[in-house]
Amino acid sequence: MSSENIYYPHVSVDCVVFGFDGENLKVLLIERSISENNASYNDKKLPGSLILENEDLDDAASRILTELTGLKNIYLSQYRSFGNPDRVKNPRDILWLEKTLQLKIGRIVTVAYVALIKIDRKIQFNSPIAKSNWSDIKELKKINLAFDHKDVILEGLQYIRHRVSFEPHLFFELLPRKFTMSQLRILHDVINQTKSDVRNFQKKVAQWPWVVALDELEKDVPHRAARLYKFDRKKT
Amino acid sequence: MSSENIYYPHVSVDCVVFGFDGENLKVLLIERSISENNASYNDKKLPGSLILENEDLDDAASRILTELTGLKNIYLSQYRSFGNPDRVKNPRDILWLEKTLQLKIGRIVTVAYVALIKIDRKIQFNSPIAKSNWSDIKELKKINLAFDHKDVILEGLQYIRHRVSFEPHLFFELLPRKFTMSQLRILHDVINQTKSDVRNFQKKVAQWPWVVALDELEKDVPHRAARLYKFDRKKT
DNA sequence: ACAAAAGTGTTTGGAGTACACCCATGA
DNA sequence: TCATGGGTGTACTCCAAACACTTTTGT
Repeated sequence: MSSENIYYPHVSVDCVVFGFDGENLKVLLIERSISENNASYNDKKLPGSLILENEDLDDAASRILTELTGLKNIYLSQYRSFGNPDRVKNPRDILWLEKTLQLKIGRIVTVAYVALIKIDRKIQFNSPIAKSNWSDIKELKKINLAFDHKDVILEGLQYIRHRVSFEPHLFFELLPRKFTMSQLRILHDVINQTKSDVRNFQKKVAQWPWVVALDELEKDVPHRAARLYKFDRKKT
Repeated sequence: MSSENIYYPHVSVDCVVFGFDGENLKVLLIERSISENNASYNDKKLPGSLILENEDLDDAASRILTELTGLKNIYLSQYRSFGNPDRVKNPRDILWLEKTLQLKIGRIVTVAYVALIKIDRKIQFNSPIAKSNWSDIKELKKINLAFDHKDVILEGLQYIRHRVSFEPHLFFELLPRKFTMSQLRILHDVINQTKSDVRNFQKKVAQWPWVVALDELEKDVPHRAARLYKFDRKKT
């Protein structure tokens, strides 16, 4: 196992981690600082890493998320690789890579994953690895992103939108363990960029056997409390 | 441009090329011979290649297909990367790689593409690069395939099945320029593993604006000649 | 009492499915 | 004239979409 922790410096994995705060879709991004000519820049990047010499791609994606957030068992799906030879051409990115990795870097092909996280899980935002935080996807155009990470995020967003349309149980990867029908509906509408009719939505969900009503209501809301539901994975 | 033709020996592209002969789905495979201990083995592999130092992934896929078949403008879609560290572990595969490439090879991550070809295009089956031919996908289990190429093909098949379900105009990448309704129906059924009702199928297709009836009939058939149709890409 | 969100049914149109017979052509 | 596939219509079911009022609860 001597090669276990040596990087394979040609292929990386990047993770587009989505979360849902009850109103909007969020992406987990890492703060990056670069000092250059006595000045210092701040921007953001996706959680990612070179793969290890002896590591499968899916394993690299899990490792990255565990190291960063402290969490395990995160939903992950590979959706695309990015290998434009110019994606690692910005001098600022090259400088940052070589400082961080202590390696001379040429080209890097990256394999992109989408991850879905229940936003109420206790994420360690200041991991030994990096400082991370949630950004609203509606703010994306205002954020400075490293490499081609803006494209990577936009494609990841398209991918997950497409994915939920035929695997609607993926919504539950983004919701708390117990949720109300309107949380589910708002999430559905945020992802599909629609505005569903409340009654029609209830009817649709009633046909999903994996959504189970609980004998329990919301608490501490300044209006009529909504019934809570849970997700039953066995019925998918 | 001095690095134009140098391989980047860490990442490859493989193409799963599908064709339709009127009855079955076919995959284009390359004949491979390996001599080992004075014996010689024959098996098959996917068209593929290491990417060049300065080449984008999509460009590598196009290059591979053009070099092999002599054709340009082939429908291509990236669907997945395979990076299991053990995918290049079979000694026969390693031997073949090192002989063919004259390079010491370690790990290779491959990016897989699906390609769709009109089977009546004039393919050069004996290119300078390799000898290729069509194999029926129903025969797959009987074929010896290099590396993890059997998995790559099976996933490509799943991918394209999924893809046509929401982009049915992809069928036309597999049909001749003029085709009959039953050719289209049989292709549809072969891909979806269904058996459509003729009348219902006609009704469905009638709703696709991109299928245009021609004032022309089939020729040289031993029964009533069917009407021909064409595909109008502008109406997709 | 009022503000805020929860909860609940009916109607209509379009799409998919099941199903059977006559037609045109070449051998 | 026969064998082979081509071409066509109707009835039923199911799903999606449009649409408005009453209920519960906290302030």
